[in-house]
Amino acid sequence: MGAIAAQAVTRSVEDYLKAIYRLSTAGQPATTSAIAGLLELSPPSVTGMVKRLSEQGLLAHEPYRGVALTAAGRRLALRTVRRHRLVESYLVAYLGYSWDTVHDEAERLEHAISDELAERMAAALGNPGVDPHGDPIPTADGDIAEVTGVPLSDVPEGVAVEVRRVDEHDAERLRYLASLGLVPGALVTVTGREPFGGPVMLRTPAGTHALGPSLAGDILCGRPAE
Amino acid sequence: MGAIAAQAVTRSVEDYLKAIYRLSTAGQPATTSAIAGLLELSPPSVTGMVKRLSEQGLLAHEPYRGVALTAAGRRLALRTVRRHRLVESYLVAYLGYSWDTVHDEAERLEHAISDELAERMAAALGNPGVDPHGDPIPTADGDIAEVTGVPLSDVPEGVAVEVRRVDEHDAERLRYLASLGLVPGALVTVTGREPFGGPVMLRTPAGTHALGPSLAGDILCGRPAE
DNA sequence: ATCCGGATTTAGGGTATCCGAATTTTGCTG
DNA sequence: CAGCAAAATTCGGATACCCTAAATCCGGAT
Ligand SMILES: [Mn+2]
Ligand SMILES: [Mn+2]
Ligand SMILES: [Mn+2]
Ligand SMILES: [Mn+2]
Repeated sequence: MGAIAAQAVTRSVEDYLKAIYRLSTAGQPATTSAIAGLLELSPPSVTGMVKRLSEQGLLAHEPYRGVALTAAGRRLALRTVRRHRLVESYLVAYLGYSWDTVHDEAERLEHAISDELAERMAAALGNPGVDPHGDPIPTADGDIAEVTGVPLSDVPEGVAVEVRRVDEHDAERLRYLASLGLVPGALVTVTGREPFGGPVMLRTPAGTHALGPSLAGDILCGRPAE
Repeated sequence: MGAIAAQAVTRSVEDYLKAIYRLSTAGQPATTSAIAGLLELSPPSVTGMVKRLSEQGLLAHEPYRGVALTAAGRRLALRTVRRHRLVESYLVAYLGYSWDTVHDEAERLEHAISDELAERMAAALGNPGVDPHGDPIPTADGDIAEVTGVPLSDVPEGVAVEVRRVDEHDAERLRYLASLGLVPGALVTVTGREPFGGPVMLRTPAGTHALGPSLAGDILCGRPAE
């Protein structure tokens, strides 16, 4: 109550809310500089927008400390996340996109599609639970599944695990990972590790490979389904 | 040459160019107030934008007279028109939209899709020549077919003609026309006319109907294909 | 307790887009 | 050709975002 006008939620606003959601979900504090880093904006721009969004009741801002989404902010963030992941899924399923090229397209379309279109795409896809990168798709009601698992960098040797989610947006890295067979659903076994920041040795359906530790940290694995 | 920065063509700019293209194509002068009317903006806003677009070389502006697209402006306008009509066609063909509901969605998506996505949609559709309303879809090179034909309001009595294009965006009117069977490709015969602004009497596959003269003017007809 | 460096915010500006009110121009019209 | 009304433009102002430079704050280290 109180809040009269839902007014225009602009593209900028949606991207800010999504970035803050992402940071919070990753367990990181949503600081001014973290948000600025994600959105590639200057810190003063973020301070200004944060102030506006707080006044609109979408954020709780503790000056000099950081921000958190309010319930209303979280709802809007999840709406945008849902659209983003549905668009990615649709483009891969029906329009010949691959997982390394969908992100930029979705980054724009997430702000342009109507609820109607989002739900039609979801229906065409059979209401998928995850997107091409293994990220869970929030429901239209704003529920979202937890992502659980262990980073490939921490998976014990000799255990066959399944790739659950690849937390990476860079197209080149995604193509590289796909070339190693490291895509959601694939089975992987860590066969060894080199010390001092060395690579993870692993076996996938695509063969045996050595993977740098930072990329390995972006790959979340879990027990193979059934 | 000369023009260095193509810079960001914003949504507003694309909509202005499209409106001016529409007026010019319809043979109407692209005056300040006509543009303002189409875009639902105030005349001073249009004057300001027209000035900016002229400086960018997209329009030729004769103060107090009107504007015309330059070659560059026309190219951008046709690009947006292509996207609009491809989006409409795609949504109808693949996502269960009907011709009365696609316009608003396309009005936003036309600004958000990449060239890549536009061409993938075109390919999925088999590179269609017209959209669901019978409007010709410009090619990626910026060629566009002429629309020829006679308004249903001027079709002589007793001649079977084919509906070519329905120049109408209002959802209710489009649903009404569809209910009378007046959609692109349908065969129609004018069976009579009432004078003094009275209706056109006509026969379609959906039966016999009386149609108001203003709607009849929005329906372009031609000789049935072979 | 004080200092310092990094993070954050404030100050001051800039662009794009829109508006209403006031003014100017134009194309009649008598 | 003076007078007028409609159309177009100019003027002044607002909002949303974004930036750089200059304070200011904060938490840890002396
Ligand atoms: Mn985005
Ligand atoms: Mn994704
Ligand atoms: Mn538009
Ligand atoms: Mn159309």
